[in-house]
Amino acid sequence: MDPVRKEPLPSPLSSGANEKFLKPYNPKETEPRVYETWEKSGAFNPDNLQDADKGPFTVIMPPPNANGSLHAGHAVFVAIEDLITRFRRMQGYKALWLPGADHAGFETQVVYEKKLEKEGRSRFQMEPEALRQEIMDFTLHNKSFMEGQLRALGASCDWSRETFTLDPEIVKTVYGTFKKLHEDGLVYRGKRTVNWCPKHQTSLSELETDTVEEKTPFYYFKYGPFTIGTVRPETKFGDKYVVMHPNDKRYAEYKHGDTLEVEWINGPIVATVIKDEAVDPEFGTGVMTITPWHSQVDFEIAKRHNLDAEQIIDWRGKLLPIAGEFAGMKITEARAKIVEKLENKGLLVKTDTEYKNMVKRCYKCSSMIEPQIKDQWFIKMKPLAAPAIEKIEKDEVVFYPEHYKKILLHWLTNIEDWNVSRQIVWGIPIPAWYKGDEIRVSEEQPEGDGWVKETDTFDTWFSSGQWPFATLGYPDGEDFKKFYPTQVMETAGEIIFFWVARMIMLGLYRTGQLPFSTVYLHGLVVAKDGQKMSKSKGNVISPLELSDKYGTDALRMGLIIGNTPGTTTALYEEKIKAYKLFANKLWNIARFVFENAQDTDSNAPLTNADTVLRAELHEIAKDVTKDLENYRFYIAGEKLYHYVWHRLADTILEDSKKILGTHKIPSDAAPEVIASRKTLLVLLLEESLQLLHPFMPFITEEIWASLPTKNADLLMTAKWPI
RNA sequence: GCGCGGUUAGCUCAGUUGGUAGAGCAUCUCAUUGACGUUGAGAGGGUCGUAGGUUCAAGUCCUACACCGCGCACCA
Repeated sequence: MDPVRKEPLPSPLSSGANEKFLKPYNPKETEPRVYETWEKSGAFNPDNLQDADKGPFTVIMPPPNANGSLHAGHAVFVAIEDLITRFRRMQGYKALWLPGADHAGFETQVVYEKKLEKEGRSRFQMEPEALRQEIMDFTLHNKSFMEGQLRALGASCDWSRETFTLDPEIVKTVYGTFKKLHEDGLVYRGKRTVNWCPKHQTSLSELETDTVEEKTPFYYFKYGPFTIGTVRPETKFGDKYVVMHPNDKRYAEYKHGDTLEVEWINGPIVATVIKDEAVDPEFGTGVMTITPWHSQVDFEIAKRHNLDAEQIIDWRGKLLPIAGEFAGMKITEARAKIVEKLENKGLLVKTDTEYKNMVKRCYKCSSMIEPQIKDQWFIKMKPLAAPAIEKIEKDEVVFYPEHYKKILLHWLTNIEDWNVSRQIVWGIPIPAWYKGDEIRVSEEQPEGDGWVKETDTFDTWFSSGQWPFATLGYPDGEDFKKFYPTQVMETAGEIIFFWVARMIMLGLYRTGQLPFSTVYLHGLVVAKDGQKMSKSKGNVISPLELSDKYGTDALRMGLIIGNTPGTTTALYEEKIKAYKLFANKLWNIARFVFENAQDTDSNAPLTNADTVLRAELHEIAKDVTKDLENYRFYIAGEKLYHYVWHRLADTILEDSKKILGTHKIPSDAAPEVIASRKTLLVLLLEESLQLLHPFMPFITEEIWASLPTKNADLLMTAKWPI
């Protein structure tokens, strides 16, 4: 009834160091204090782990984007990677968990543009250097904020090695890789069809576009003697090539290269017949006109036959003067008017309103992607993918869950060249210079006058893809020699192509070695109803709020248990609340043990019965160790939860009351039985704390500090029981 | 179209190599102020998506289908 206990119960603990156990566990008070103790101990840095005799164990943290608060996905990776790190550290490895922060080029620029928009400003009215500086300030501010949040989540990473993706050493490594790629002929600059976002004014990689099925009217127009089909009448102004399959008998009378005058949108034009196998005779009428500037397929056809390409739509998505009376109109607005005009001219044959096609949209703003021809820097991917495919096929890098191997191999096998140019200021500048037709790849301005510097920056994943070796100081750094290749890459399944694939390829290319031997991919964190968390749906759960409310240990336990690799996992308050009760349980187990066994003689021999109980936990410890080594965290956590609550507390502690006696029931056990039981209780608590530490680091460390006998000052660096 | 994952208790999910279904939360009953800002003992609740097959034995392996989610690729 009364939530506040007025007077503490009389207890042997009411004086002395363990008075804290009279009150419920208070994560808010405990966590910052414990974290500070850890950090001051220096044990986050593997160089200080003197007793570690098992060699290095390296985990490189996926650097969070320094453009906002940590979200649920970050909390998952902290829970898992910190668990791995703490487990390996206790096992005696020189455990290194290397933290970082990502400038997150396009992502951050988008976030910042939204901020500018709210302030009534626009990046297009700003000097690039000023904009860059503003975003830098913004990012660095967020970076330190984010570091505080990682600490709050208990991350035992080595802050002395923290790296930012724009650190000079990283940029140097990135330039080194680009230069090598260039020298090896794997980089080219060329006019290609790019995915242009008219809102963000930059090109995007294939991975940065979403392809969605949409119902778009499919129009049939008279084009001279032909009927052509199109979903994009607004691109058709310059269409002067009419293309059909060479074997299509219906059009056998028209020869490749024939010209004919046709009446078109803004008057008559001269059309040229092109025969190309890219045309599917079964589709539509089997005849189409092409717009090479605004379609990849059309561009390929144009290239094969050496045809002209003309820009129809400008970089902002408006029609150019070639559109005549429609010039300056947005394409969405122009489309209906053009169809109307063609209809009035009697050129509209029919409209299929049920037609569905795949439309590419910007993954950030959902704007319609406008294919445009642009000079961009590309990396040839086939030669980089081949060695990666070989290593993956040989299982030299293994995946949890396994099926990602197949998914990744499929993607690598069908890989396309990678456009690494971005028309944004926030990123690592591409080190290139131009003078007329001359191109130089170099950080410094080449000798002589008239060189113009490239203004594009790299796709952020080009630098992130080099993260494992760049952060370790490739090629000469001590850390690189000691900690590379790393052991585990743990990250979100979502970014397997964006990041994991590129780390494997670039790591192999630059260092000749796989950057890691194990990839563990966690799934998306969703709301309880399975919906993706999003601001617009209002169902976003902040991990830091949950941590604040229920304690970080409860949050972490809730993120580990029931979370199998690769599958989406639901995060909701009740779940975390349940693990807060578990923390409470553990706290009270400690209180019971301290009240009753504080005066334990650690040399007291165990009775047979107690030896069996000790062996039982040891068996569980073996089992849990095996689970952790095999990345079955979810099941290891559950086993420990079950043991501690339902075995240790419900059975062993309850039985101990009869042996030790309570204020109600006097003990009738022999003194050696009592002594044995006291020793046992401390031993079981001690081992439980060790096993639980990687899952619930704060509360276990806090209880450990009060253990009457223990094998190390800090639980964090105590020996793993197996 | 091709591929991947999922479908198990009211909800969220486990279920390692095939051996008579599990956890947490929720519900119900009883007990308890105790180590417990509560907890304990217990109960109810599932024909493991559907239909076949392999096997002495299938939630688990095979085939097909359905539904949900995702990825990849498309042609105007």
